[in-house]
Amino acid sequence: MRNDGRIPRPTIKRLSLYVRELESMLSRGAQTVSSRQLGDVLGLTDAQVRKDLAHFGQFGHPGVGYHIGELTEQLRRILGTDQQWPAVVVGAGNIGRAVINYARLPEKGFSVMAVFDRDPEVIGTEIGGHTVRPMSELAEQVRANGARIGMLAAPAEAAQDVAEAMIAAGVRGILNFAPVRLTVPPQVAIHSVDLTVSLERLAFEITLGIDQANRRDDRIE
Amino acid sequence: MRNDGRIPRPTIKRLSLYVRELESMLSRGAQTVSSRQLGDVLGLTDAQVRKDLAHFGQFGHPGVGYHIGELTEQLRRILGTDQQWPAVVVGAGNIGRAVINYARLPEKGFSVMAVFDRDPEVIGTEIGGHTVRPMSELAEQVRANGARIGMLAAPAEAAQDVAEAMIAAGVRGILNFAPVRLTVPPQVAIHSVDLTVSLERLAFEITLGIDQANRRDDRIE
DNA sequence: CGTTGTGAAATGATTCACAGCT
DNA sequence: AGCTGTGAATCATTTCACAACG
Repeated sequence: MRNDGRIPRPTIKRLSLYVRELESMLSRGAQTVSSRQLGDVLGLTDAQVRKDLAHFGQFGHPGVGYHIGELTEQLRRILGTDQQWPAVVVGAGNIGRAVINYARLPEKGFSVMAVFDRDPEVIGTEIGGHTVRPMSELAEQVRANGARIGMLAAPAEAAQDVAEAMIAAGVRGILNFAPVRLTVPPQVAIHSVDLTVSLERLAFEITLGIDQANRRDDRIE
Repeated sequence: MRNDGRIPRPTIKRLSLYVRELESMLSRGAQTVSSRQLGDVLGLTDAQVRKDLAHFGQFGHPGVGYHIGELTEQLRRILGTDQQWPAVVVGAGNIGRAVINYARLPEKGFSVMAVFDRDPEVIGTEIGGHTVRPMSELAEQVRANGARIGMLAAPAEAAQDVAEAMIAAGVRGILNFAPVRLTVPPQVAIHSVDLTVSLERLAFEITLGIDQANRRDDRIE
């Protein structure tokens, strides 16, 4: 990987979109793709696609384009999703259950190793093949499974405490579904999925008339 | 609203984060907040907070800061979430059920009016107070309820068809949970929530060591 | 005082445009 | 011919820095 320093944040955001699209092309039997073609379907310019990919190495073949299989493999290696990422889930409510049952996760490199909840009524029940455990077993399970990712599906009030427990247990990154801002040390990565934030942006863009709000690429994510 | 033309996209993205934080401050009894304080908790500079808000009017009081109640109200009006947004949900699987049962939605201005699924086994069952309807009733229900938003929780293979059905029925914006890129006309707003994309970004940032990947503001969303 | 609102400067990202490879 | 990789130019966003205000 020729990583000459700074990778622009927007490039990082697009990386998994490339992989998703390439996989879809691959499954449709395509062999090669040009930066132009890939850009067209993702709403990006060809130059942008080339710049993005060039941050990580020289994967293209002048006159030909990119070999899809090869590029996908490289990008997966760069993203780290060629390895398996064991994860724990805290919160066995609606969102937690949806996440646990999300079948596509393992094939993308993420595997739920254990599920936790605070509620004694829920502890001991089965969800998607996992017995829900009490929070007291979190640290032990994170260690035993080498989990680096925690998915936080607890209610907003508990979210900060859960985050701290996850971090203390050794989790390195948190996918946060609770609609609150978490305060975490800088070595811990955080991404939040907040349904109401997404809906509010959508509502605003509908109000705006979209025309100006829509630059093609962030309609995608 | 003094909307002198172009509102930068990053500003739009931050708008609902401001509202969320202001509401939390309000509920803790605070009266006023300075751009500095608000920026600190959100990981933004004070100048950025002021620039963002200044796009929409002059809400601040020099020497004092912003009156939280007043500012929240203004921002909600700007986002359009002072009104109610009727919505329909297509797909009564794990994600659909989680969305439908998400209690906080109505208080944020979004109300699920009807739920649809393709599967005859599921049609007719009750979820969160809604009887699941067949897709054939989509257009009629969208019209009857004045739904402008559609939440798309169908499987990937069906997503493009569902999106087209929603749009034909009159939906103006789609919140897409399916892990595919949707092709829609430019008047339709789209936001996607893709679990695997979020996890891949998280994995990449953990691999990177975060240090460089983390600029404070997008840890939040 | 402390804090806003805002031009001007600095930084960051995208697009242009083309040399060079196949 | 077709396409990549990349410096240079453009465009967008953020930060600086300060006058004006309560």
